[in-house]
Amino acid sequence: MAGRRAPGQRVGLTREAVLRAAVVLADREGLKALSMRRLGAELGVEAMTLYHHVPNKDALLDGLVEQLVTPLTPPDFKESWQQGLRSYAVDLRAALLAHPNLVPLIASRPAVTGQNLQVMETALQGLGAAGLKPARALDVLYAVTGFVVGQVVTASDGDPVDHLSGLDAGDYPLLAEAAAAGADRDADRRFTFALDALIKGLDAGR
Amino acid sequence: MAGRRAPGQRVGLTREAVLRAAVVLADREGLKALSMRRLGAELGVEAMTLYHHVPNKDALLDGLVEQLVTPLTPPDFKESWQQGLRSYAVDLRAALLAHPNLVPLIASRPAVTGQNLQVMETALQGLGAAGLKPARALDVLYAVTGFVVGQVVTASDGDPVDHLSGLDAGDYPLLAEAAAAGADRDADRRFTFALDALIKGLDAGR
DNA sequence: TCCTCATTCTTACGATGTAAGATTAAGCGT
DNA sequence: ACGCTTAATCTTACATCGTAAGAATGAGGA
Repeated sequence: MAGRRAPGQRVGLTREAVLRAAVVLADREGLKALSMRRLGAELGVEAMTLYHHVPNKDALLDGLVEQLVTPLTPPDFKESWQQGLRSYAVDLRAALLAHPNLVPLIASRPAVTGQNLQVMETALQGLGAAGLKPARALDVLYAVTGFVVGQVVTASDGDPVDHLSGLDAGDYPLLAEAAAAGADRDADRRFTFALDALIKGLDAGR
Repeated sequence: MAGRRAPGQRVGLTREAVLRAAVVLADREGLKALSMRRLGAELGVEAMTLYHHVPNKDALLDGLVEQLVTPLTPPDFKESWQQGLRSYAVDLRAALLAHPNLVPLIASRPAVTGQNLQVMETALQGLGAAGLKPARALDVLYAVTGFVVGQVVTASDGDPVDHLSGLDAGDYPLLAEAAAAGADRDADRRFTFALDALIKGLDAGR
């Protein structure tokens, strides 16, 4: 990763490059492995060099959640606002699941990037066109966003059913039975089930 | 916090006492302030002493999420399963919001305590009595749990509307308008709105 | 009384985030 | 071609972190 260079030779670092390398490192070895020195080494550079592209480690982590949501693209509300919301939710979930090790970060840092605001703006536009008042449209959008984050966060520390599969059927009979009966339901199916319910409910509540 | 004692005098520490002190410290000064030395000092004890009651810091953090959900009490499904689910969700949210600084922890650690399993078992019982098949009941329960976690996580890094209030109405007109129009909606109202929608949707999809 | 053993403290090590400042080379105006 | 400025990089240093290893202390049972 670190081709040796003559001392004083520059490496052409960028905030973007640093963030990308951080994502790769965190994807590969987890958040605990993401130290400034380690990241520097990955880029063939001393730790302190990174501070020219990122003010401190917290800002680096902020940048990671930025990277996490950057691939998001404004949802399409042409068909119906339900379909629009649904694809927004599915896309968001896919973006988060693409980097499971980064997911815990969104629990402590807001993701307000230009990218993200643009996505929200488009969604509001779609919801507005469908007749929802602005404040209500924002409520709906927050509901879905929080929902997706929650599903991903609670499901990505290993499928929760895994934690249940080993427990005593004597102590928790229904839990054990439900876990056994639902073993075929994978995370995707479970998510879709809940998402469809939420959207249906939002629909009914007009 | 640390009354001086003669050397060799014991302090009567317990895993419980350590965890409680950790919760207090994290509540007061945040997770970054929660170091083993700092926590020891808070208890009038050296850092290494804590390792007799907790195997390592990760286990301490696991214990914190345990403390977070410990006050939860099995929900009452007598009236209807919708009411039962609703009170489960409201209680869970309240438990999480009671210690906002600890909330990020649940994003990286599962909360499978006896307490929690008992709550889930009771909930499954209530849902089962209402006619839901076990696997479906578990889906419903996960849907609500994940939903609550998501709402709390995305809302507790400051009300998201706060992040929006400062942005340029020229760049994101709908976002700005919605934020302004919905300024009165507080977090509670927003949560209840989304929760009711979800439950209604789960009902319809039964 | 003596022994055992859980509790507590001491010391030590490697790793971390980052402040301060030295060093280098790239890009510019002349 | 030359020197100046300035951004990129490295060096050194420090306080703090988690925790391994083991010594010291006192309580309780034999």
